[in-house]
Amino acid sequence: MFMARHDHQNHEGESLKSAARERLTRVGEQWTDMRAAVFDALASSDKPGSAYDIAEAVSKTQGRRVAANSVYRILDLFVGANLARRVESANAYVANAHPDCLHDCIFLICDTCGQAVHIDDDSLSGGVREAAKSAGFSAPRPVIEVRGTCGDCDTD
Amino acid sequence: MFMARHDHQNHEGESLKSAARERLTRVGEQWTDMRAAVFDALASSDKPGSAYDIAEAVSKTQGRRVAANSVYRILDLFVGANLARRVESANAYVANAHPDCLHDCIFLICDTCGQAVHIDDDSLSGGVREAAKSAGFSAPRPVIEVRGTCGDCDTD
DNA sequence: GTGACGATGTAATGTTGTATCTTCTCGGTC
DNA sequence: GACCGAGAAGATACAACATTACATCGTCAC
Repeated sequence: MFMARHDHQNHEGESLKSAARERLTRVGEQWTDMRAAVFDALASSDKPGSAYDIAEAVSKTQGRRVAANSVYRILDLFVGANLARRVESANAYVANAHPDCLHDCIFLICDTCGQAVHIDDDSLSGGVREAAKSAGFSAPRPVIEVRGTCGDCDTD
Repeated sequence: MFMARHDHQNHEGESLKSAARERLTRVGEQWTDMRAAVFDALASSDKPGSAYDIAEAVSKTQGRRVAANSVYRILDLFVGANLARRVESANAYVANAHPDCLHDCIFLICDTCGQAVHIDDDSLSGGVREAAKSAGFSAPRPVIEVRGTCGDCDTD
């Protein structure tokens, strides 16, 4: 398996939420109701959600209209704080299940059901970094995403 | 170095254009004026161009208004025929310098100047495919893109 | 109190991508 | 030459994604 190769705090549910809150406050940002709601929406699905999806979900739980604008602000903040990741090839976001450790990650996105699996493999991403360095690129942010069909959809 | 590890026809200028024309006709599509113009626009820069950029460029060279719509159709066709690649993280497209050989590729995109460098490394992309396979994903289309700073911009 | 600041709301706008229907063009056929 | 069918391109509208500018509100230091 290509799963995590070092110790992860791999949170879920309330544990993930409180880890997120701690991390955000540790980097000097506030954990507001709004941010909690956005995080909940994000974490409640393993499908990447667009900012507008999130806005709609939050609107529902909050019982009032929440603008995409606000959601974008919060998502950007989350990405900066490593609480969430942007899936470039889907224009969408997912919660990061272990906000406490920083490394490159690889997304597998099912084109059929939309599910996203997130794996970490520093040897692979390290190879990509190396290749970039050889070409004269520095301080790279690797974006490694694989579009395909997941096991569940494949057997159908 | 991490560059190409097998024989490439690495075209440029007119040579690339004619290779593109040949390839497109070989897969049973027509090489029209419009498509040629789009290809020119695409190939005339090493910066990824958005469909709207291309539309504007083509509008200029053709002396008439060309709709983004038409450009999208042609770009999709090009991507399908391996004449062009889509850069997911930039919502943009680049010409493929060697349309005749099919493999995964890795883009390095400079966040400062916008330049995109395209390298091929089947061992890296193969590793990514392997990782995907281990997670139960099949028939993957890897998207490997690195956002960073290129050598030129870095020394400034 | 009030002034500064951060978070959020509101509204408008810009950018990217699709859908649908019509028109054009070209090649084959009678 | 007139007709017909198919694929290419145009026109229009709209959906989805993203950013900007400015207003409001609450909280905390002073």
